[in-house]
Amino acid sequence: MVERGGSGVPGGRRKQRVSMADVAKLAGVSSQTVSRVSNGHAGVISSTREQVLAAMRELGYRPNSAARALRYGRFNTIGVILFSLSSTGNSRTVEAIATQAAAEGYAITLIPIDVPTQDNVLGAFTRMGELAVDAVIVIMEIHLLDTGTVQLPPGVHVVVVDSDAGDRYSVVDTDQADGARRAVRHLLDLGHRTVWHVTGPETSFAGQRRTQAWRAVLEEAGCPVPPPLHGDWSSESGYAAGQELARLPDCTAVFASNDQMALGLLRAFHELGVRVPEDVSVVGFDDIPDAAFFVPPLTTVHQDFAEVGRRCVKGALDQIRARGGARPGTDLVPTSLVVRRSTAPPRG
Amino acid sequence: MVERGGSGVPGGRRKQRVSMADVAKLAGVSSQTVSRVSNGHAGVISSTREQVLAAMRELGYRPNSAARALRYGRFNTIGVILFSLSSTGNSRTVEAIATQAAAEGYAITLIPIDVPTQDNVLGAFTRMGELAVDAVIVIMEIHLLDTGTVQLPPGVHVVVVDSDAGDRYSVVDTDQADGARRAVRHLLDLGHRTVWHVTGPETSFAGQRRTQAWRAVLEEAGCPVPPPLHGDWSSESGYAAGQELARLPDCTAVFASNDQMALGLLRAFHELGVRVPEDVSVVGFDDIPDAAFFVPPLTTVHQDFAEVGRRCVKGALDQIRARGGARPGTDLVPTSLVVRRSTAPPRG
DNA sequence: GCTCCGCATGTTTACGTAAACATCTGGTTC
DNA sequence: GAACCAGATGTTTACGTAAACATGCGGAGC
Repeated sequence: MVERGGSGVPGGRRKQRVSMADVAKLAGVSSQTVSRVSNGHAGVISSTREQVLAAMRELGYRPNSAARALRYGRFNTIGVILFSLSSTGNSRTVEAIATQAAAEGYAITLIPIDVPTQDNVLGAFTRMGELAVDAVIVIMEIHLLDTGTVQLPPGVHVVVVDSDAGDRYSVVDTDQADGARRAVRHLLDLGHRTVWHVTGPETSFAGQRRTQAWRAVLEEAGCPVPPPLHGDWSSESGYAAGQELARLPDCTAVFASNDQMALGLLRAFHELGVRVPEDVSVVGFDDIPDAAFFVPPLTTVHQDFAEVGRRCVKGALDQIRARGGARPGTDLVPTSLVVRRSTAPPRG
Repeated sequence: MVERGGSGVPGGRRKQRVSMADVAKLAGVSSQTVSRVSNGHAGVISSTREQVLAAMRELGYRPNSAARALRYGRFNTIGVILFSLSSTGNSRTVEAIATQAAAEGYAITLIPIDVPTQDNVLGAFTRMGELAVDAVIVIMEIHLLDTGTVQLPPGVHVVVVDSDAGDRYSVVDTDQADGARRAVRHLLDLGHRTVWHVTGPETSFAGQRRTQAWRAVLEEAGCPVPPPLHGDWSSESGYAAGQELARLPDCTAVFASNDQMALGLLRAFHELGVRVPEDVSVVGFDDIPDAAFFVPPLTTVHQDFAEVGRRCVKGALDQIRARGGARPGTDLVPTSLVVRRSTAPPRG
């Protein structure tokens, strides 16, 4: 373990990290040759290449990505700004984004915003501008972008998920209205006279869209539009809504704006002796993996989060490659209805 | 829109990005002064500062983080390697990591591995070495690190979650054994003669630990140890296990290795007319948000994912700051038992 | 045998930032 | 009033990489 002077190889603390120059010295070549080997360029004779590779191994050389990024002007990284990973939708979208990005040779940097105050959002956007990121995907449950009060820094490539800002940014989203229409129509087709509704939080763009579509379908069909019950995505709020709905004898069908609230509904109905689907039919939204194992298995609207993630990355890469500014426009991913056992024709 | 020669400000495509030199030129100062302003250093007279700030605004200057990282030798970024975000535990841990890291001025880079083959894992680790990352947190459900077949590159600061590699790496984890003990003891304390068990996948370190602890508690208490039923974390596998268990008249208590499998159990029992908790008590593990809204609300072991995330970041930052190698050791986060309505004393 | 060509390798330079050092100004002290 | 000092600003340099250009060597063609 004794180390004697000279240019001694690591072990000691001569240097924090091995650079090309170190490898070059050990291999007895120039650092440019090391660069060529490192990048797999042609034009290096095999004996030299072997020597360099051996030196790399011995020193444990790994390229410095900061220097590379500085050189190339690109980081091969996409930033993802979001409020929360705890919702199923967000985490699955992020996962799909990460997977797709990895396939394209890009990494993902997460920029979480714990409390969505305007200051925090602005702060995150500012920091983001300084981050090692070639483009940004914004997953915004809350429509701050839409109002124009929050602006993304110019010159940053941006794709927005779940927002109304299609006129100014490139937007990718599940086709919320389409999904809600499928849910409501399914219930009407079964013969229900109308469909009650548990909303998502008012701040949610997706929730608003679903509620709008619910109302539109009922109006189109000439059905009465019952007052919506307000939820906040949580099972708990669904449970509360269920306790109210259980008291209404003419409520035979409910469309919950997500599966978790539907779960709350199911529990409230179960506790109060309201049978699903015999007395009341329930439809959710999202198709979370557990939905098939609720009691009873939940009929719900399937969202293709993976596809949303893929299109986000594609949009971001298109912008990076085209080097153009953001090309506004909205890219909607279709949904499908998964019919399970929580829906049936009304009695009588 | 006509642009005439000279150093014309953006709009055209003279330059991809604004640098300090551009700002310096416009403000009529040296780039070093711009640097001082940018970093909030003292020793810049306020009139000069104003001039520089104005120039920054006009040009939309944003510091180049690659250059900064190259200069400082740090990226202010922590990498997170994981297999999947879809499990509640992982996504909540990641969220906690991201939040804590943000509070410390660090960003998070996700490195997903879709299929956990050894090649892919090795590839990810190799790529990681080249990534713009100061430390890495590995969230490994599968114990590849433990076997020694997969090695992390030396010289990288690493914190491992959910693994047995405490002798070689710095490990942070929920105290799985402690949680499982609480669950089983709770059931025994209620008067059950023994406790059946639905395991997680064999590849999961956490699952193994829970199963070991389950067996140990039964043996300590002198209870018979029924054969465990094998699950894979999914509601579906829990459902299958439930169908078997429902046929066993002497099964009065079940400990499922996670909440989703417990959900499957509940559904199977419900369908087959086995009442919970009157006929059979069920305990889960994780305390996912929905657990309180299962039918009946699930007694389960609460994991403090947020604390795990915090300790991971702390461990990573300690290593970065100390510049020492990985300091092996295991940091266990305690659990707590949340008693709800799925458990009760046995009948008779 | 000399020139020319092509290939392997070396040298120079720029990417954007910021520490370290250098300079310049105006005011203060004896 | 000369020397000095402090504070504001400018200049040089290095971080690690890789493109662009330069060199040098051996073989083919005449």
